[in-house]
Amino acid sequence: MTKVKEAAVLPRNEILQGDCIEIMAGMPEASVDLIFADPPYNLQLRGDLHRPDNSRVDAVDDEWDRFASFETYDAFTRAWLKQARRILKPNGAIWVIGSYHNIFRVGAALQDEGYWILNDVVWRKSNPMPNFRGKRFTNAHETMIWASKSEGARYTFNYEALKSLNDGIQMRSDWVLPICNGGERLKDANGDKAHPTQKPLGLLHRVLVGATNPGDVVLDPFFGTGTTGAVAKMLGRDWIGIERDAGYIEVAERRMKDIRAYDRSALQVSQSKRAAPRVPFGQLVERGMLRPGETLVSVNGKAAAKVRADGTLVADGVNGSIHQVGAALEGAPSCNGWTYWCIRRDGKTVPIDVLRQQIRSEMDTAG
Amino acid sequence: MTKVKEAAVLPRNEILQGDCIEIMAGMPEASVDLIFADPPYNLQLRGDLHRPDNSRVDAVDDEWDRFASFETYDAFTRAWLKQARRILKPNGAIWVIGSYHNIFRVGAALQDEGYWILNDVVWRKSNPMPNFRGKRFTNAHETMIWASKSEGARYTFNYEALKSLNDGIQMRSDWVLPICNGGERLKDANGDKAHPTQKPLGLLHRVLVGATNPGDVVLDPFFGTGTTGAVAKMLGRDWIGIERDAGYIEVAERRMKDIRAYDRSALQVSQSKRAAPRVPFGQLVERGMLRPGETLVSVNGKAAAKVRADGTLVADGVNGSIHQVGAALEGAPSCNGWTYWCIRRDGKTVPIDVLRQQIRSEMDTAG
DNA sequence: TGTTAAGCTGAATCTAGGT
DNA sequence: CACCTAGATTCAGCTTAAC
Repeated sequence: MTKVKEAAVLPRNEILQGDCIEIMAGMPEASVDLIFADPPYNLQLRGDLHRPDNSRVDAVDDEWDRFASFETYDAFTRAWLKQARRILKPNGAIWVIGSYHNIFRVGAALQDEGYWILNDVVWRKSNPMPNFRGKRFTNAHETMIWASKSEGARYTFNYEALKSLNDGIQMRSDWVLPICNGGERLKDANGDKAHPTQKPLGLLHRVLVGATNPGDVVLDPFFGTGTTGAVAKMLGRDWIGIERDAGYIEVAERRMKDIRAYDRSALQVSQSKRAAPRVPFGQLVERGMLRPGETLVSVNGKAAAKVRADGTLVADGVNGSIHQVGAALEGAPSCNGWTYWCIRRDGKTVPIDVLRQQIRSEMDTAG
Repeated sequence: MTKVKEAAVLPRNEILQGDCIEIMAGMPEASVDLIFADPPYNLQLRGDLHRPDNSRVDAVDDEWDRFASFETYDAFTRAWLKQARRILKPNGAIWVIGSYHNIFRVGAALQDEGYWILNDVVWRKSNPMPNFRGKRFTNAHETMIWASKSEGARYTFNYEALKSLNDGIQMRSDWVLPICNGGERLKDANGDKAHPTQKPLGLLHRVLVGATNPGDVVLDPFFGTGTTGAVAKMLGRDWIGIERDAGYIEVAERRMKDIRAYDRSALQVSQSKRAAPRVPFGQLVERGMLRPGETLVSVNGKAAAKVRADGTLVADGVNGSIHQVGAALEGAPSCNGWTYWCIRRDGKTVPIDVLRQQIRSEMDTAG
């Protein structure tokens, strides 16, 4: 057991090397405004995974992500959450990010340790890695838990700032952001990624704008290559990083030196304007706008097809998407099924595109 | 403790009134294909909530949603999950839906009871209720956990059907669907909503199309007003509902009577190649579709191999199956020889897979 | 220099069936 | 159970090469 300094002065704007449980134990209690934590996920990966083109997936197989059992992982989780809670100010809060491998254990531990969950926030990745074997759903999101130190605490929530970030509409619990790649992704001397799980700046930007004020102290107990520190510094917050790995610290130190507060251009992240959202034909079936077994008629009245439960059509032995079946029946190279296929409604024949428009207008009002 | 009948016959297509833990305890083990559960969320709401216009929000404040503590809720959760797991077939699976109030406890319990989590799936609501006080994020999603009975189980996943539902792109772990309202929302005699947390049909449609096959047995231990049963019946699955509340059962019974199954042909979903009958490469030689001594060319044009009478290939001193030789020549860990090796036909280079297709279509027409 | 095509990669608990 | 082999399987975005 390492001897721990008692009630030392809180360090600021530096990276501390070592185990986060021990280092937090040496910090004064009730001194930190926000903790953002990206702990090991305990992925429990087995063998290799290859893409259909036979290239190998560069998996997270680092030593720091390996735990002997759920019990071991739980003990670790509860230990660092306990110290984190001790050093939080009474009105402080915590964010923890994870995947289904670990997030349920983290969430239960948060509740058991006395934190009060305010929201779970879903990071919906716009460009996740697909499921190569077709055995599960694309793992397209990660989950963040936002919790105050205790029930009734007066946590920071910059409602208006977040609303502005979201084009004037109240920010929701699901955030669409791309994964960290391109120029933002830190590389080592060999040109390989410096850290296997670097988080995007945009994610931290939204967290810190929403949950802290300038001058607040932000602590990241699993600092890695320092995304939390980078955004905190840009936004004029004080930051503290704790990290075990000397290699990551070296990259992070270099990174932090180059960060300037309020560097506008660095804050520009993925403000892509929304194109008309894609609506799969299958949604019309799922939502009951079309029944499986129902018949669609072609716009020229010459062809008919039957809807199946999986959102495909069947006609004259042809089965496939609305576009494929339309093209096949017309002997055409392609066909826009949305305008080709029609239903009877109010005595009129209307293209199924009107149903798609209905869904799109619902999505618009939802933000 | 209620006396429980042992290894009774599994009831089908009916609603059983009572406590789901006791009733499941009376069911034969390994008899159910899929469980969909929407357990109490343990919302812990304090006091009334009012909208900005001072109208009162009709919150979930029913007795069944109240638990004294996390310990009580955990005990309840583990008890019903244990029974649920017992009655699941070895290759069965479970879906549980919840919010941040309870889903972390449910997820940890699932893992502790021996279930194997396959995905967490986020239901992203297109029209959620806003956060009226502006103190948190709009609670715009709920989380579902999909888990098999145990690690390594061969669970059902209709990959191609779900891909069809999503316009030909692999289905992701985030699903955008509207909440249940309008004509779909069941009303009681007073015109009020019959159940506070009725789930949309579209959600269950996607779950059941993806995770069951026609004829499977689907159990919902918290049946409520029967959305799971309704979709199961429409999709030609058998269903079992368990519900404590007589009022909900009455609504559900009435609802189930009016449900009609879609016709058979509409229930056919796109099959994956995995389900197609296996055709040994040797059959192509036996049937004279390929001659011993004939040369095959690789799809990239870089390699060639000669067919032998026993259905193996030879190239550059390598001899073996179409897959083994392909993998060896490419230096790859594996190779699908059916799509890798090609023949010349009508002046074009086509993969030998088309020959396999010919055999398979003959098998189809032969019955 | 501009445009197009090909290549690479990302927190992944990623097979099925026979002997 | 272990072991072996057939053979099924990917989306978006950025980078680099080719034209």
